[in-house]
Amino acid sequence: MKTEKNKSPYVTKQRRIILSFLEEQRGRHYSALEISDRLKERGESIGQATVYRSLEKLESEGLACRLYSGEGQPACWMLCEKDGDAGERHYHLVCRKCGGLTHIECEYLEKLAPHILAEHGFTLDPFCNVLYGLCRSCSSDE
Amino acid sequence: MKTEKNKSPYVTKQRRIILSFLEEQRGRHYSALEISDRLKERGESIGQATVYRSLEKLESEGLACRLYSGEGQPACWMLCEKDGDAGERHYHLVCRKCGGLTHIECEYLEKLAPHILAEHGFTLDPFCNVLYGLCRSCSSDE
DNA sequence: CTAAGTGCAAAATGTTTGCATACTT
DNA sequence: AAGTATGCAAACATTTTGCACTTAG
Repeated sequence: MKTEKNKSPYVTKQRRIILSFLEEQRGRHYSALEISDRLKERGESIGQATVYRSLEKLESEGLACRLYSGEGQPACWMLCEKDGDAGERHYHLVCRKCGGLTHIECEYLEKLAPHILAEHGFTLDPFCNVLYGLCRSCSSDE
Repeated sequence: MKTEKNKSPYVTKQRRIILSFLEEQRGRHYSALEISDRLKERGESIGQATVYRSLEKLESEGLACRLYSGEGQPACWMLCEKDGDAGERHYHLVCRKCGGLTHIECEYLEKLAPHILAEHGFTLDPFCNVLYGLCRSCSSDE
């Protein structure tokens, strides 16, 4: 259940570039377009389609994960931080108003995934969970 | 903080149609296109743009809420179930694989929103919160 | 009468796909 | 040599916008 379906991917230049970008930006999340722009800036342009395809591949290998930031906004990607279910998870709070994405870790939330699995039979994504609402500053100017 | 910005909306035929569709389907969620199709079937066609605009309006009035079902999939809409922050919330589990949307209520989750507000200064959407992962059946055939 | 809502068609956005070419193994 | 990955441009799906027209207050 660990490496069975990962038939060692081709190591292409584009894969290396994307992977090293994400590694360098560990802990941050970027949309496919942002990634492609950043790479272009540094003269390592990669075709749009390839960026999407590579990210998807990295996700299916369990190396990267995708954050659904809400309709309209593009999905964001980042490297997975820990492997398997063991490590701590982190959650993301997405502000419906400003679109801001905050990354939090706390012990209450640590128990969320085990609870959902035990009580509701649903396996939460190990790395990227998103909750929607309003961030502090947006909720004060409502 | 309750009715201040709701300047009693125009009651148009289209608004009435959409609202009564959602009322009739209380507890279920539909994408804008589904709503528009359903209405067309029963001879109450409404322009696409109007459906989107009305739903958005209902959301801003706090009558309907939008569920971000994940990239690719369209947003879904449903009538809010309770008013204000007082009532119980419910959460949605969205399966990354089959796209299924399960609706759960439980006491552990009841405490989630107060926790997030108190500890992280973030106000979760009162009605629609979505967690991503794999549902029971999809996680067993992984 | 005025402000707001409607419908259509056109644009915008993010993502995917087809296909010929190039690269990895 | 066989199997993948790439890049481009075209296709897609969902949502938004511009604008002339209608309707509610």
